[in-house]
Amino acid sequence: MRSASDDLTARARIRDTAIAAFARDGYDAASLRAIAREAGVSPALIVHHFGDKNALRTVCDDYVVGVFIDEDHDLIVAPTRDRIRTALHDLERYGPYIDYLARMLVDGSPAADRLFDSFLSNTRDVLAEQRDAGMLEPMSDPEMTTLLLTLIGLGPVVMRAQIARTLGMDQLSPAGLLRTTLPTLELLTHGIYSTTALLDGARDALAAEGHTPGGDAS
Amino acid sequence: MRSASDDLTARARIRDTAIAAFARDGYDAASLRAIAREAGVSPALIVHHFGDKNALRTVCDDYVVGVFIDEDHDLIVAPTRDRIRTALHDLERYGPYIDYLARMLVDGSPAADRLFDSFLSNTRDVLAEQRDAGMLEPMSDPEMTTLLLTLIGLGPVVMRAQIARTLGMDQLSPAGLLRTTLPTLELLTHGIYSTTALLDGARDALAAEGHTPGGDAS
DNA sequence: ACACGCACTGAACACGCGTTTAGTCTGCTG
DNA sequence: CAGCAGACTAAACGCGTGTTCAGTGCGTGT
Repeated sequence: MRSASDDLTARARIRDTAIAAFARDGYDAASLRAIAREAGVSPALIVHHFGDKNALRTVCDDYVVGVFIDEDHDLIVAPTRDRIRTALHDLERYGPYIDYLARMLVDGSPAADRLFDSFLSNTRDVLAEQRDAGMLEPMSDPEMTTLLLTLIGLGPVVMRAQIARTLGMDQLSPAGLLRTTLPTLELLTHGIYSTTALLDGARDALAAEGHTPGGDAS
Repeated sequence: MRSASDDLTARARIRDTAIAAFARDGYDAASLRAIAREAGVSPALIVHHFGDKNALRTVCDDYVVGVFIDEDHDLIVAPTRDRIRTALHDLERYGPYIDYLARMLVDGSPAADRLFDSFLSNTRDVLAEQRDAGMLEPMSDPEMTTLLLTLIGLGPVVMRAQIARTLGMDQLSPAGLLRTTLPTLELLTHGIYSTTALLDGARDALAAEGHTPGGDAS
Protein backbone atom coordinates (compact mmCIF):
# COMPACT_ATOMS: atom_id res chain seq x y z
CA MET A 1 0.00 0.00 0.00
CA ARG A 2 2.91 2.29 0.47
CA SER A 3 4.98 1.22 -2.49
CA ALA A 4 2.69 3.05 -4.88
CA SER A 5 3.27 6.39 -3.21
CA ASP A 6 6.93 6.05 -2.25
CA ASP A 7 8.01 7.68 -5.45
CA LEU A 8 5.93 10.78 -4.80
CA THR A 9 7.59 13.78 -3.24
CA ALA A 10 6.80 14.18 0.41
CA ARG A 11 4.76 17.26 -0.39
CA ALA A 12 2.54 15.39 -2.82
CA ARG A 13 2.28 12.45 -0.44
CA ILE A 14 1.17 14.73 2.37
CA ARG A 15 -1.41 16.35 0.12
CA ASP A 16 -2.84 13.02 -1.00
CA THR A 17 -2.93 11.72 2.55
CA ALA A 18 -4.61 14.90 3.74
CA ILE A 19 -7.26 14.68 1.05
CA ALA A 20 -8.04 11.13 2.08
CA ALA A 21 -8.08 12.06 5.77
CA PHE A 22 -10.26 15.14 5.31
CA ALA A 23 -12.67 13.12 3.20
CA ARG A 24 -12.77 10.27 5.70
CA ASP A 25 -12.81 12.16 9.00
CA GLY A 26 -13.71 15.73 8.14
CA TYR A 27 -11.46 18.75 8.39
CA ASP A 28 -11.70 19.28 12.13
CA ALA A 29 -11.35 15.66 13.15
CA ALA A 30 -8.36 15.04 10.90
CA SER A 31 -5.38 16.17 12.95
CA LEU A 32 -2.03 17.19 11.53
CA ARG A 33 -0.41 14.55 13.69
CA ALA A 34 -2.63 11.85 12.25
CA ILE A 35 -2.03 12.99 8.70
CA ALA A 36 1.69 13.18 9.36
CA ARG A 37 1.78 9.68 10.80
CA GLU A 38 -0.20 8.33 7.87
CA ALA A 39 2.09 10.04 5.37
CA GLY A 40 5.19 8.88 7.22
CA VAL A 41 6.49 12.34 8.07
CA SER A 42 6.61 14.62 11.08
CA PRO A 43 3.89 17.17 11.81
CA ALA A 44 6.46 19.93 11.54
CA LEU A 45 7.17 19.00 7.94
CA ILE A 46 3.57 19.65 6.99
CA VAL A 47 3.83 23.14 8.39
CA HIS A 48 7.18 23.55 6.66
CA HIS A 49 5.64 22.73 3.29
CA PHE A 50 2.21 24.31 3.59
CA GLY A 51 2.36 26.99 6.26
CA ASP A 52 -0.50 25.92 8.45
CA LYS A 53 -3.40 23.51 8.50
CA ASN A 54 -5.77 25.87 6.77
CA ALA A 55 -3.34 26.46 3.93
CA LEU A 56 -3.05 22.69 3.56
CA ARG A 57 -6.81 22.56 3.26
CA THR A 58 -6.77 25.22 0.58
CA VAL A 59 -4.18 23.30 -1.40
CA CYS A 60 -6.30 20.15 -1.11
CA ASP A 61 -9.42 22.05 -2.12
CA ASP A 62 -7.72 23.47 -5.18
CA TYR A 63 -6.30 20.11 -6.14
CA VAL A 64 -9.67 18.40 -5.95
CA VAL A 65 -11.34 21.24 -7.81
CA GLY A 66 -8.71 20.79 -10.49
CA VAL A 67 -9.45 17.10 -10.78
CA PHE A 68 -13.12 17.74 -11.39
CA ILE A 69 -12.81 20.83 -13.56
CA ASP A 70 -9.73 20.24 -15.67
CA GLU A 71 -11.23 18.20 -18.44
CA ASP A 72 -14.67 18.30 -19.95
CA HIS A 73 -16.60 15.70 -18.07
CA ASP A 74 -20.31 15.10 -18.48
CA LEU A 75 -20.52 13.05 -15.36
CA ILE A 76 -23.89 14.48 -14.57
CA VAL A 77 -26.33 14.31 -17.43
CA ALA A 78 -27.43 11.87 -20.03
CA PRO A 79 -25.12 8.92 -20.40
CA THR A 80 -25.66 7.32 -23.76
CA ARG A 81 -24.04 4.14 -25.02
CA ASP A 82 -20.38 5.13 -24.93
CA ARG A 83 -20.85 7.59 -22.11
CA ILE A 84 -21.63 4.66 -19.89
CA ARG A 85 -18.23 3.24 -20.59
CA THR A 86 -16.49 6.51 -19.90
CA ALA A 87 -18.50 6.89 -16.72
CA LEU A 88 -17.24 3.54 -15.54
CA HIS A 89 -13.75 4.65 -16.35
CA ASP A 90 -14.22 8.00 -14.64
CA LEU A 91 -15.14 6.13 -11.51
CA GLU A 92 -11.55 5.20 -10.91
CA ARG A 93 -10.40 8.71 -11.62
CA TYR A 94 -12.90 10.52 -9.43
CA GLY A 95 -13.50 7.81 -6.88
CA PRO A 96 -10.98 8.91 -4.28
CA TYR A 97 -12.25 12.48 -4.39
CA ILE A 98 -15.99 11.92 -4.24
CA ASP A 99 -16.20 11.99 -0.47
CA TYR A 100 -13.96 15.02 -0.34
CA LEU A 101 -16.25 16.72 -2.82
CA ALA A 102 -19.27 15.83 -0.72
CA ARG A 103 -17.77 17.45 2.37
CA MET A 104 -16.75 20.54 0.43
CA LEU A 105 -20.25 21.05 -0.89
CA VAL A 106 -21.87 21.08 2.52
CA ASP A 107 -19.08 22.88 4.37
CA GLY A 108 -19.39 25.78 1.97
CA SER A 109 -15.73 26.52 1.38
CA PRO A 110 -14.93 29.07 -1.33
CA ALA A 111 -13.50 26.31 -3.47
CA ALA A 112 -16.81 24.48 -3.25
CA ASP A 113 -18.54 27.53 -4.65
CA ARG A 114 -16.26 27.53 -7.65
CA LEU A 115 -16.87 23.86 -8.14
CA PHE A 116 -20.62 24.12 -7.84
CA ASP A 117 -20.66 26.96 -10.33
CA SER A 118 -18.62 24.88 -12.69
CA PHE A 119 -21.02 21.96 -12.43
CA LEU A 120 -23.90 24.33 -12.90
CA SER A 121 -22.53 25.88 -16.05
CA ASN A 122 -21.59 22.46 -17.35
CA THR A 123 -25.19 21.36 -16.92
CA ARG A 124 -26.29 24.58 -18.59
CA ASP A 125 -24.04 23.92 -21.58
CA VAL A 126 -25.21 20.35 -22.03
CA LEU A 127 -28.80 21.49 -21.77
CA ALA A 128 -28.28 24.27 -24.33
CA GLU A 129 -26.67 21.80 -26.67
CA GLN A 130 -29.57 19.41 -26.32
CA ARG A 131 -32.05 22.21 -26.71
CA ASP A 132 -30.42 23.23 -29.98
CA ALA A 133 -30.64 19.64 -31.10
CA GLY A 134 -34.37 19.78 -30.44
CA MET A 135 -34.20 17.10 -27.77
CA LEU A 136 -35.80 19.06 -24.95
CA GLU A 137 -39.35 19.63 -23.82
CA PRO A 138 -40.28 23.26 -23.35
CA MET A 139 -39.67 24.40 -19.79
CA SER A 140 -41.12 27.34 -17.94
CA ASP A 141 -37.94 28.30 -16.10
CA PRO A 142 -34.79 26.97 -17.79
CA GLU A 143 -32.37 28.43 -15.26
CA MET A 144 -34.22 26.91 -12.36
CA THR A 145 -34.42 23.61 -14.20
CA THR A 146 -30.67 23.74 -14.75
CA LEU A 147 -30.17 24.18 -11.03
CA LEU A 148 -32.57 21.35 -10.33
CA LEU A 149 -30.74 18.98 -12.63
CA THR A 150 -27.40 19.89 -11.10
CA LEU A 151 -28.78 19.15 -7.67
CA ILE A 152 -30.14 15.84 -8.88
CA GLY A 153 -26.70 14.96 -10.15
CA LEU A 154 -24.97 16.02 -6.97
CA GLY A 155 -27.46 14.60 -4.51
CA PRO A 156 -26.29 11.02 -4.89
CA VAL A 157 -22.70 12.18 -4.52
CA VAL A 158 -23.34 14.01 -1.30
CA MET A 159 -25.49 11.30 0.19
CA ARG A 160 -23.41 8.47 -1.10
CA ALA A 161 -23.22 6.73 2.24
CA GLN A 162 -26.98 6.66 2.72
CA ILE A 163 -27.47 5.25 -0.75
CA ALA A 164 -24.88 2.58 -0.23
CA ARG A 165 -26.60 1.55 2.98
CA THR A 166 -30.05 1.49 1.38
CA LEU A 167 -28.93 -0.25 -1.77
CA GLY A 168 -26.60 -2.67 -0.06
CA MET A 169 -23.99 -1.65 -2.60
CA ASP A 170 -22.01 1.42 -3.45
CA GLN A 171 -23.98 3.44 -5.93
CA LEU A 172 -20.70 4.59 -7.42
CA SER A 173 -19.58 1.06 -8.12
CA PRO A 174 -20.08 -0.30 -11.62
CA ALA A 175 -23.08 -2.33 -10.46
CA GLY A 176 -24.59 0.65 -8.68
CA LEU A 177 -24.15 2.87 -11.71
CA LEU A 178 -25.86 0.35 -13.93
CA ARG A 179 -28.78 0.07 -11.56
CA THR A 180 -29.12 3.85 -11.36
CA THR A 181 -28.86 4.67 -15.04
CA LEU A 182 -32.15 3.34 -16.34
CA PRO A 183 -34.49 4.79 -13.68
CA THR A 184 -32.75 8.14 -13.98
CA LEU A 185 -33.21 8.25 -17.72
CA GLU A 186 -36.81 7.12 -17.39
CA LEU A 187 -37.41 9.99 -15.03
CA LEU A 188 -35.74 12.45 -17.36
CA THR A 189 -37.65 11.35 -20.45
CA HIS A 190 -41.11 10.42 -19.11
CA GLY A 191 -41.23 11.94 -15.70
CA ILE A 192 -43.13 9.69 -13.32
CA TYR A 193 -46.66 10.99 -13.74
CA SER A 194 -49.00 9.87 -16.49
CA THR A 195 -51.43 12.68 -15.70
CA THR A 196 -50.89 16.42 -15.79
CA ALA A 197 -53.35 16.96 -12.96
CA LEU A 198 -50.66 17.77 -10.39
CA LEU A 199 -48.83 20.11 -12.71
CA ASP A 200 -52.02 21.86 -13.79
CA GLY A 201 -53.12 22.18 -10.20
CA ALA A 202 -49.84 23.79 -9.25
CA ARG A 203 -50.03 26.16 -12.19
CA ASP A 204 -53.48 27.29 -11.10
CA ALA A 205 -52.45 27.63 -7.49
CA LEU A 206 -49.38 29.65 -8.36
CA ALA A 207 -51.38 31.90 -10.66
CA ALA A 208 -53.78 32.47 -7.79
CA GLU A 209 -50.83 33.44 -5.57
CA GLY A 210 -50.02 36.14 -8.12
CA HIS A 211 -46.95 34.35 -9.37
CA THR A 212 -46.00 34.79 -13.02
CA PRO A 213 -43.88 32.12 -14.72
CA GLY A 214 -40.23 33.04 -14.79
CA GLY A 215 -38.75 32.23 -18.17
CA ASP A 216 -39.59 31.76 -21.78
CA ALA A 217 -40.91 28.47 -23.10
CA SER A 218 -38.17 28.07 -25.67
CA MET B 1 -33.67 37.49 21.71
CA ARG B 2 -33.48 35.87 25.08
CA SER B 3 -36.94 36.71 26.35
CA ALA B 4 -38.50 34.09 24.12
CA SER B 5 -36.51 31.27 25.68
CA ASP B 6 -36.32 32.45 29.26
CA ASP B 7 -39.38 30.49 30.15
CA LEU B 8 -37.85 27.23 28.95
CA THR B 9 -36.16 25.00 31.44
CA ALA B 10 -32.39 25.22 31.30
CA ARG B 11 -32.25 21.71 29.92
CA ALA B 12 -34.51 22.58 26.99
CA ARG B 13 -32.67 25.83 26.42
CA ILE B 14 -29.35 24.01 26.28
CA ARG B 15 -30.77 21.50 23.83
CA ASP B 16 -32.15 24.18 21.53
CA THR B 17 -28.94 26.15 21.68
CA ALA B 18 -26.92 23.04 20.96
CA ILE B 19 -29.06 22.17 17.95
CA ALA B 20 -28.53 25.64 16.55
CA ALA B 21 -24.79 25.52 17.28
CA PHE B 22 -24.31 22.04 15.79
CA ALA B 23 -26.25 23.10 12.71
CA ARG B 24 -24.30 26.32 12.33
CA ASP B 25 -20.77 25.18 13.20
CA GLY B 26 -20.82 21.41 13.00
CA TYR B 27 -20.46 19.00 15.90
CA ASP B 28 -16.70 19.22 16.33
CA ALA B 29 -16.42 22.97 15.99
CA ALA B 30 -19.27 23.66 18.40
CA SER B 31 -17.65 23.58 21.84
CA LEU B 32 -19.45 22.94 25.09
CA ARG B 33 -18.10 26.22 26.37
CA ALA B 34 -19.57 28.12 23.44
CA ILE B 35 -22.92 26.39 23.75
CA ALA B 36 -22.95 27.06 27.48
CA ARG B 37 -22.16 30.74 26.98
CA GLU B 38 -24.87 31.04 24.35
CA ALA B 39 -27.41 29.34 26.56
CA GLY B 40 -26.41 31.40 29.57
CA VAL B 41 -25.23 28.50 31.71
CA SER B 42 -21.94 26.97 32.79
CA PRO B 43 -20.30 24.16 30.83
CA ALA B 44 -20.56 21.95 33.86
CA LEU B 45 -24.34 22.22 33.83
CA ILE B 46 -24.48 20.72 30.36
CA VAL B 47 -22.57 17.73 31.63
CA HIS B 48 -24.79 17.62 34.68
CA HIS B 49 -27.90 17.39 32.52
CA PHE B 50 -26.72 15.28 29.62
CA GLY B 51 -23.68 13.30 30.77
CA ASP B 52 -21.22 14.25 28.09
CA LYS B 53 -21.03 16.02 24.76
CA ASN B 54 -21.87 12.94 22.75
CA ALA B 55 -24.97 12.25 24.82
CA LEU B 56 -26.04 15.82 24.18
CA ARG B 57 -25.64 15.16 20.50
CA THR B 58 -27.78 12.06 20.74
CA VAL B 59 -30.51 13.97 22.51
CA CYS B 60 -30.38 16.66 19.80
CA ASP B 61 -30.44 14.01 17.08
CA ASP B 62 -33.46 12.32 18.59
CA TYR B 63 -35.24 15.60 19.06
CA VAL B 64 -34.72 16.64 15.44
CA VAL B 65 -35.70 13.21 14.20
CA GLY B 66 -38.86 13.57 16.24
CA VAL B 67 -39.67 16.90 14.64
CA PHE B 68 -39.44 15.43 11.18
CA ILE B 69 -41.05 12.09 11.84
CA ASP B 70 -43.78 12.78 14.37
CA GLU B 71 -46.53 13.81 12.02
CA ASP B 72 -47.32 12.72 8.51
CA HIS B 73 -45.64 15.24 6.29
CA ASP B 74 -45.32 14.95 2.55
CA LEU B 75 -42.67 17.59 2.36
CA ILE B 76 -41.03 15.75 -0.45
CA VAL B 77 -43.35 14.83 -3.27
CA ALA B 78 -46.13 16.39 -5.25
CA PRO B 79 -47.44 19.56 -3.75
CA THR B 80 -50.89 20.35 -5.11
CA ARG B 81 -52.95 23.43 -4.39
CA ASP B 82 -53.42 23.17 -0.66
CA ARG B 83 -50.17 21.34 -0.14
CA ILE B 84 -48.40 24.47 -1.20
CA ARG B 85 -49.98 26.33 1.66
CA THR B 86 -49.05 23.69 4.18
CA ALA B 87 -45.54 23.63 2.79
CA LEU B 88 -45.23 27.33 3.43
CA HIS B 89 -46.48 26.77 6.92
CA ASP B 90 -44.15 23.86 7.47
CA LEU B 91 -41.29 26.16 6.62
CA GLU B 92 -41.52 27.85 9.97
CA ARG B 93 -41.81 24.54 11.73
CA TYR B 94 -38.90 22.82 10.05
CA GLY B 95 -36.81 25.87 9.25
CA PRO B 96 -34.55 25.84 12.30
CA TYR B 97 -33.80 22.16 11.86
CA ILE B 98 -33.05 22.03 8.14
CA ASP B 99 -29.35 22.75 8.52
CA TYR B 100 -29.09 20.28 11.38
CA LEU B 101 -30.75 17.68 9.18
CA ALA B 102 -28.32 18.43 6.39
CA ARG B 103 -25.33 17.82 8.63
CA MET B 104 -26.84 14.63 10.01
CA LEU B 105 -27.36 13.21 6.55
CA VAL B 106 -23.75 13.62 5.52
CA ASP B 107 -22.16 12.82 8.88
CA GLY B 108 -23.86 9.47 8.88
CA SER B 109 -25.02 9.30 12.48
CA PRO B 110 -27.33 6.42 13.40
CA ALA B 111 -30.17 8.87 13.86
CA ALA B 112 -29.65 10.06 10.31
CA ASP B 113 -30.11 6.50 9.12
CA ARG B 114 -33.45 6.29 10.88
CA LEU B 115 -34.47 9.60 9.39
CA PHE B 116 -33.40 8.68 5.89
CA ASP B 117 -35.27 5.40 6.10
CA SER B 118 -38.34 7.27 7.25
CA PHE B 119 -38.17 9.66 4.32
CA LEU B 120 -37.63 6.75 2.01
CA SER B 121 -40.62 4.83 3.21
CA ASN B 122 -42.70 7.98 3.15
CA THR B 123 -41.79 8.44 -0.49
CA ARG B 124 -42.59 4.79 -1.08
CA ASP B 125 -46.03 5.18 0.48
CA VAL B 126 -46.90 8.28 -1.51
CA LEU B 127 -45.74 6.57 -4.67
CA ALA B 128 -47.78 3.45 -3.94
CA GLU B 129 -50.82 5.57 -3.28
CA GLN B 130 -50.38 7.40 -6.57
CA ARG B 131 -49.75 4.16 -8.40
CA ASP B 132 -53.01 2.78 -7.08
CA ALA B 133 -54.73 5.94 -8.27
CA GLY B 134 -53.34 5.25 -11.74
CA MET B 135 -51.31 8.43 -11.78
CA LEU B 136 -47.92 6.90 -12.45
CA GLU B 137 -46.03 5.94 -15.56
CA PRO B 138 -44.72 2.40 -15.59
CA MET B 139 -41.20 2.21 -14.21
CA SER B 140 -38.59 -0.47 -14.67
CA ASP B 141 -37.24 -0.38 -11.11
CA PRO B 142 -39.74 1.10 -8.62
CA GLU B 143 -37.50 0.73 -5.59
CA MET B 144 -34.63 2.48 -7.28
CA THR B 145 -36.97 5.20 -8.47
CA THR B 146 -38.20 5.64 -4.92
CA LEU B 147 -34.63 6.13 -3.79
CA LEU B 148 -34.02 8.55 -6.63
CA LEU B 149 -37.04 10.65 -5.74
CA THR B 150 -36.04 10.74 -2.09
CA LEU B 151 -32.60 11.95 -3.07
CA ILE B 152 -34.12 14.60 -5.30
CA GLY B 153 -36.17 15.81 -2.38
CA LEU B 154 -33.24 15.81 0.01
CA GLY B 155 -30.64 17.25 -2.34
CA PRO B 156 -31.91 20.81 -2.06
CA VAL B 157 -32.04 20.46 1.70
CA VAL B 158 -28.46 19.30 1.99
CA MET B 159 -27.11 21.83 -0.48
CA ARG B 160 -29.29 24.64 0.71
CA ALA B 161 -26.43 27.10 1.00
CA GLN B 162 -25.26 26.55 -2.57
CA ILE B 163 -28.78 27.03 -3.87
CA ALA B 164 -29.27 30.21 -1.90
CA ARG B 165 -26.04 31.56 -3.31
CA THR B 166 -26.92 30.62 -6.88
CA LEU B 167 -30.50 31.81 -6.67
CA GLY B 168 -29.75 34.94 -4.71
CA MET B 169 -32.50 33.89 -2.33
CA ASP B 170 -33.12 31.13 0.15
CA GLN B 171 -34.74 28.28 -1.67
CA LEU B 172 -36.59 27.47 1.52
CA SER B 173 -38.15 30.90 1.68
CA PRO B 174 -41.69 31.33 0.37
CA ALA B 175 -40.39 32.98 -2.78
CA GLY B 176 -37.83 30.22 -3.31
CA LEU B 177 -40.40 27.52 -2.84
CA LEU B 178 -42.70 29.10 -5.39
CA ARG B 179 -39.90 29.34 -7.92
CA THR B 180 -38.94 25.70 -7.36
CA THR B 181 -42.38 24.17 -7.48
CA LEU B 182 -43.24 24.52 -11.14
CA PRO B 183 -39.97 23.30 -12.67
CA THR B 184 -39.98 20.35 -10.29
CA LEU B 185 -43.47 19.32 -11.29
CA GLU B 186 -42.66 19.80 -14.93
CA LEU B 187 -39.73 17.48 -14.52
CA LEU B 188 -41.85 14.92 -12.72
CA THR B 189 -44.66 14.93 -15.28
CA HIS B 190 -42.88 15.45 -18.63
CA GLY B 191 -39.28 14.76 -17.89
CA ILE B 192 -37.04 17.07 -19.84
CA TYR B 193 -36.53 15.08 -23.01
CA SER B 194 -38.92 15.10 -25.95
CA THR B 195 -37.15 12.14 -27.52
CA THR B 196 -36.67 8.63 -26.20
CA ALA B 197 -33.35 8.32 -28.01
CA LEU B 198 -31.25 8.61 -24.88
CA LEU B 199 -33.39 6.18 -22.93
CA ASP B 200 -33.49 3.68 -25.77
CA GLY B 201 -29.75 4.01 -26.22
CA ALA B 202 -29.17 3.27 -22.57
CA ARG B 203 -31.54 0.27 -22.66
CA ASP B 204 -29.60 -1.17 -25.58
CA ALA B 205 -26.27 -0.49 -23.98
CA LEU B 206 -27.32 -2.08 -20.69
CA ALA B 207 -28.71 -5.09 -22.48
CA ALA B 208 -25.39 -5.43 -24.23
CA GLU B 209 -23.64 -5.37 -20.87
CA GLY B 210 -25.73 -8.37 -19.88
CA HIS B 211 -27.86 -6.41 -17.47
CA THR B 212 -31.49 -7.43 -17.00
CA PRO B 213 -34.02 -4.86 -15.78
CA GLY B 214 -34.66 -5.08 -12.05
CA GLY B 215 -38.37 -4.71 -11.32
CA ASP B 216 -41.76 -5.29 -12.80
CA ALA B 217 -43.36 -2.66 -14.99
CA SER B 218 -46.44 -2.32 -12.82
C1' DA C 1 36.77 21.46 1.30
C1' DC C 2 33.53 24.52 2.56
C1' DA C 3 29.30 26.83 2.89
C1' DC C 4 24.84 27.52 1.68
C1' DG C 5 20.11 25.85 1.18
C1' DC C 6 16.62 22.82 1.92
C1' DA C 7 14.04 18.70 3.51
C1' DC C 8 13.26 17.13 7.70
C1' DT C 9 12.87 16.09 12.90
C1' DG C 10 12.07 16.01 18.30
C1' DA C 11 10.89 18.64 21.83
C1' DA C 12 8.50 22.16 23.64
C1' DC C 13 4.76 25.87 24.01
C1' DA C 14 0.37 27.93 24.64
C1' DC C 15 -4.18 27.08 24.17
C1' DG C 16 -8.82 25.23 24.06
C1' DC C 17 -11.03 21.17 24.67
C1' DG C 18 -14.19 17.73 27.39
C1' DT C 19 -14.56 16.45 31.82
C1' DT C 20 -14.15 16.20 37.09
C1' DT C 21 -14.38 17.87 41.59
C1' DA C 22 -15.84 20.26 45.39
C1' DG C 23 -18.88 23.23 46.80
C1' DT C 24 -22.96 26.91 46.99
C1' DC C 25 -27.62 28.19 46.68
C1' DT C 26 -32.52 27.25 46.60
C1' DG C 27 -36.71 25.08 47.42
C1' DC C 28 -39.12 21.32 49.27
C1' DT C 29 -40.25 17.76 52.91
C1' DG C 30 -40.38 15.87 57.40
C1' DC D 1 -36.16 24.29 61.80
C1' DA D 2 -33.10 20.52 60.03
C1' DG D 3 -31.95 18.02 56.22
C1' DC D 4 -32.05 16.46 51.91
C1' DA D 5 -32.13 16.79 46.72
C1' DG D 6 -31.20 18.83 42.77
C1' DA D 7 -29.95 22.89 39.86
C1' DC D 8 -26.04 25.23 39.25
C1' DT D 9 -21.07 27.17 39.36
C1' DA D 10 -15.83 28.20 39.67
C1' DA D 11 -11.78 26.15 39.35
C1' DA D 12 -8.87 22.85 38.08
C1' DC D 13 -7.03 18.53 35.50
C1' DG D 14 -5.28 15.99 31.74
C1' DC D 15 -5.00 15.81 27.09
C1' DG D 16 -4.62 16.61 22.22
C1' DT D 17 -4.33 20.26 19.29
C1' DG D 18 -1.88 23.62 15.88
C1' DT D 19 2.24 25.76 15.88
C1' DT D 20 7.17 27.19 16.95
C1' DC D 21 11.97 26.57 17.65
C1' DA D 22 16.44 24.96 17.42
C1' DG D 23 18.87 21.91 15.25
C1' DT D 24 20.55 17.74 12.08
C1' DG D 25 21.87 15.76 7.87
C1' DC D 26 22.28 15.65 3.04
C1' DG D 27 23.00 17.36 -1.76
C1' DT D 28 24.79 20.89 -4.56
C1' DG D 29 27.48 24.76 -6.31
C1' DT D 30 31.96 27.04 -5.84
